[in-house]
Amino acid sequence: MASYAVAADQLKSIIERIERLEEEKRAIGDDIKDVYTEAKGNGFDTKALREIVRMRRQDPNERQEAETVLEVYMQALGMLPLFGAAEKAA
Amino acid sequence: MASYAVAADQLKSIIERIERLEEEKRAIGDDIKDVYTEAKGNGFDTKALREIVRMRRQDPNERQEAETVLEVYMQALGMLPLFGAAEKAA
Amino acid sequence: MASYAVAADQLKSIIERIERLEEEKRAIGDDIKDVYTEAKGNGFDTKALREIVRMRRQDPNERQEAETVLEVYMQALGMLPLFGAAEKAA
Amino acid sequence: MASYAVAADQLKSIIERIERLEEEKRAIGDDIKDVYTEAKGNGFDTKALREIVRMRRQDPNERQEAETVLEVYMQALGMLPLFGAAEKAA
DNA sequence: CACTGGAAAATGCCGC
DNA sequence: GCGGCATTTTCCAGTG
Repeated sequence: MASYAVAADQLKSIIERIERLEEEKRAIGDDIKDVYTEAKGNGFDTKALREIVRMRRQDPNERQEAETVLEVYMQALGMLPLFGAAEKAA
Repeated sequence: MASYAVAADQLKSIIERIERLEEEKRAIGDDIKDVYTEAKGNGFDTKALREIVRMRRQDPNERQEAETVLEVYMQALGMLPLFGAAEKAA
Repeated sequence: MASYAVAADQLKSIIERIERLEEEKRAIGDDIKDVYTEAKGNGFDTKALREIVRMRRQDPNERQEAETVLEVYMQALGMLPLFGAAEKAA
Repeated sequence: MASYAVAADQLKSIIERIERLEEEKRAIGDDIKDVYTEAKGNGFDTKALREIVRMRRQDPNERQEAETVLEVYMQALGMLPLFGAAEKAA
C-alpha cells in the first residue's frame, strides 16, 4: 500500500517538474516573440528574419543538397531557377 | 416556442453541413497525402515536391521581393548569398 | 536520356495532381466558410459553432483513450475523472 | 552610409538574441524530454503523462469559455453540457 | 489596415 | 526505416 503512495508522490513530482519546465519554455517563447515584435517596430521584415534564423540553424551541406534537388525539379518543370546552377560549381 | 424549435433545426442543419464538408475536405487531404507517398515510392523527394508546390502557389512578384529582402539581410550579416544578385538584374 | 523525360513527365503529373486536389480542398474550405457566414447572418455565434464542431470531432478520440492508464494517474493526482469507470463499462 | 552599418549591427544583435533564446528553449525542451525518459524508466506510461499535462494545461481555457453561448447550442443539439450552469455561478 | 488569436500545414521525433 | 504523433511554424480570418 505504501508503494502506491510512493508512486503517487513520484507521479506528482514528475508532473510538476514538467509543468515547471514547460512554463519556462513558454516564457522564453514569449521573449522570442518580443524580439521579433521589437524588430518589426524598427522596420525589419520579420518573415525574412525568421528565414535567416532558419537558414543559419541548418547544416550548410544539407541546405546545399536540398537546393540542388529543388533545382533539378524546377528544371524538369520548366520553371527557371532563380539563380544559375553553374556558378555554384565554381 | 416554435421559434426555438426552428432555431434548433437550423442549428442542426448548419452543424451537419459543416461536418459533411469537413469530411470531404479531410478525404481530399488524405488523397494528397497518398500522392506524396506514391511519389516517394517512385524515388521523389517529398520535401522538395512540397516546396515546388508552395512556390508555384505564390505570386512571382512577392516571391521576388521576399528574396530581395532576404539577400540584403544576408549581405549585412556577412552570409554570402548562395547566388549572386548581379545575374538577376540581367 | 529518355529516362529523364519520363521522370519529368512523372514529376509534372505528380505536381498537377497535387495542385488539382489542393484546389478542390480549397474550394471546400470556401464552402465551409460560406456556411459560417450564412449562419452568422442568421444570428448564430460562429465562434460557438466552431467550438461545437470541434467538440463533436474530438469525442471519438476521447473514447479511444479510455483504455489508457489515465484514470489511475488522475486518481493519484487527486484529479477527479470526468466520468465514472462504471458508466464506461455500460 | 553609417546608417547601413547601424542597421547591420542592429540586425546582428537581433539575430543573435533570437539564437540565444532559441538555444535556451531547445535546452529546456531537452530537459523535458529527459524527465519523460526517466519517468518511463520508472515504469510510467509517457503517453498518459502527456495527456495529464495537456489536460491540466487546458483546464483554464475551459473556464474562460464559460461565457459562451455554447451551452445553449449544446442543449439544442441534445448534447448534455459537461457541467451544470448552476455550479458555474458558484 | 495592422494585429491578435486560432486553424492548417509542415517539420521533427518517437515507437514499432 | 517507416508511419504516426506531437510540436512548431505559417497562414488567415476576425477585430480594433
